[in-house]
Amino acid sequence: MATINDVARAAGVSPSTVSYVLSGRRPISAQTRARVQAAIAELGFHPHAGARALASSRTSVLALVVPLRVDVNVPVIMQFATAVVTASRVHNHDVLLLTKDEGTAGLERVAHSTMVDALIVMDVERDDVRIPALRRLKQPSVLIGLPEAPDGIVCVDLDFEAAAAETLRHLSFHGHRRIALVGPSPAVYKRGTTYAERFLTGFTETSAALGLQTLAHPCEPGREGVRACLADIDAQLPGATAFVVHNEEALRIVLEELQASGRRVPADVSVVAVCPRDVALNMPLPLTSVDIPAHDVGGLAVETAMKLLDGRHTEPVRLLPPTLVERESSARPPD
Amino acid sequence: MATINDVARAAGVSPSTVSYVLSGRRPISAQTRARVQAAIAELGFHPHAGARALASSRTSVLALVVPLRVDVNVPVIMQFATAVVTASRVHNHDVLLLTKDEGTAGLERVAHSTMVDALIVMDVERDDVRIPALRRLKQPSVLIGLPEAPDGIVCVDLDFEAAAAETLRHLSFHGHRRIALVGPSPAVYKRGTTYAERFLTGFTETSAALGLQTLAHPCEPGREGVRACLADIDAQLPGATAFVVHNEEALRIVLEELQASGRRVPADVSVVAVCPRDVALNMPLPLTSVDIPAHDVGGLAVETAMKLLDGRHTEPVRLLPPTLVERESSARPPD
DNA sequence: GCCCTTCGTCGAAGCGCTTCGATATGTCGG
DNA sequence: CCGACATATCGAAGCGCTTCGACGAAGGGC
Repeated sequence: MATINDVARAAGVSPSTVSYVLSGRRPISAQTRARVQAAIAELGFHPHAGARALASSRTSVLALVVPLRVDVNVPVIMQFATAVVTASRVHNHDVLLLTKDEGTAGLERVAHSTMVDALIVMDVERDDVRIPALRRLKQPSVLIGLPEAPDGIVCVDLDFEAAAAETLRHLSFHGHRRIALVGPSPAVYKRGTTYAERFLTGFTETSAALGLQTLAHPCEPGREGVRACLADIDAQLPGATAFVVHNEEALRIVLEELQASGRRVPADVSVVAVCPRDVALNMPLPLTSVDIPAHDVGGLAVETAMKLLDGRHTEPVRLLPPTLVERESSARPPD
Repeated sequence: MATINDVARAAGVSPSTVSYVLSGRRPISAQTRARVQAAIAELGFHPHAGARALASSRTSVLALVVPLRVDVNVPVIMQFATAVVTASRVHNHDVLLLTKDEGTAGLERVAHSTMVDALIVMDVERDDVRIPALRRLKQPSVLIGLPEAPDGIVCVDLDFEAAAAETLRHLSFHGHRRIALVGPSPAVYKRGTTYAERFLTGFTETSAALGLQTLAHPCEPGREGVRACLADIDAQLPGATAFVVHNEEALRIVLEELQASGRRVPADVSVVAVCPRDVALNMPLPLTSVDIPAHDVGGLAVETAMKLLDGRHTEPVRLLPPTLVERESSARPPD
């Protein structure tokens, strides 16, 4: 492998000049730069990452912590991950993949051994034990999600409260007054992933503000769970004309069960989903939905990490505004 | 951050002794080792990864290249990825996540800049352009999949040919003679991911060997695709008593469509799926299935990479034997 | 009792890069 | 024509670790 010295020799300059050509931190004349670049290309020189990290104390690597749980939402997680990798590459960074099951120890390991410049942490819970640990690290971190007390750790996420509001406004605008929410499974609420609560808060508050009659109900996974949930809704909010589904796993089954009970979508009931765009499009009927923009959130997380790394100002919490796209599953309620 | 010198001073030894305690490459007396370890713990010393990589030319990092395509099989990919991370940690390695869309350039970048010790590449195609590039790298690599000409690059995968054989043997044993294969979408065959072909080969050969009447048919995604596929099968192999489904995406719809056409599973027709265990279990009916052991394959890939790294012998191609688990979707054909 | 090992430890030389002065060469105003 | 100043480049120190050779101290065979 060629070293910076080989390049310097080949170009007839000193190693430091090569370094400055590479980093652009000092002015280099056009001719010199050209010679150096020619030598780099000819020798196929790639700077040694370790040496660079040692000398500069920057690694050009970001840590990404993903949940290991296989139970739910895997495609969304994958979307986040690929978005983070893609965005990192744009900034000339690579991504070190960690799993949540290593917990605090994993974060400390990669941070203390200076393997990464910053950390991006997914699936943060309300009182996530990793938060105090992150705060102690010398590297900055960005959370995807919104814990109770981020206290100085920057968070990015979709604005789920606004998403709920947007959904209800859409349905209300079309004339719906009785609206049910098929929420995530109780396990999600219990785990303390706050997006569920935030959506619920937005749902409840906007419902009150708009004077709607609504019911929110969590939904266990599987067909049985969905049946039970819908039965409860039918009992407690009979004649609901719209269903908001914030539960990807249940989505397809909800549609099937509505159909099975003789309700046509959207003629008899409207359905609005909260899910990634492609999920909404791959249903039997293209669903009106609020997108979960994993790609944008992942990109924003990286962007934010980069800002922190070069000391630029960043808002402590950044919630992306939701986008509701009207498709074929929502319409006016029947008269 | 404490350095090895700080530890050495605290323990009253030389830095090299600390290093040897850490690496175990030279004998160290029990007392000295204890003192050093105490100092390490007290100072919270973590060796600087860059410095270590520079001095030892080993990084303790593996590259993992995942496909970026969101179209299909995302959960399986995620399973591979987490398996690779988990297995890597067991061997004290970390994982650098690359996406396939960076292509050959990405591999060369991380390899030439000495960011990784070895590479694990998923989603390899029949004539994958990355293979010649990998061969040129000084780091070893392991492919998950089986290209046409691995030529010296080690491959690991499930033995899909054997999986097909196993499936047909199971059905044949229970008395089925007319068996249809609902295969992956034509796009998968076209892309040249060879697992589809390998399964098909096994299916065809075993069918001949057992004297079965079979039909293999690819299946386009979506309900329409499945309907078309089943219609073709009904036309070309009427009275099939068993369906082998090697298409995760189509699986649920196949079951629904069979039911819609009045065929009960398993009373009227048997269904055997080729898919991850959890998918088979999460269907309306627990399916008899051949597991796609993403976890094992990922683990084996890492294991193999480790072998290559310390120069141990490795078979050039390692195909895991399939496991068929009989559940509730297969039975004897109706009389 | 001497030589040869083996064991446990040290010292120093690098690994390949970045970065901080310092130096050399112009450039310009007065 | 000189000092002040910007511009382009160099040299050397050092980032924190590993590893090789060396060396004193024990232990063993003869």
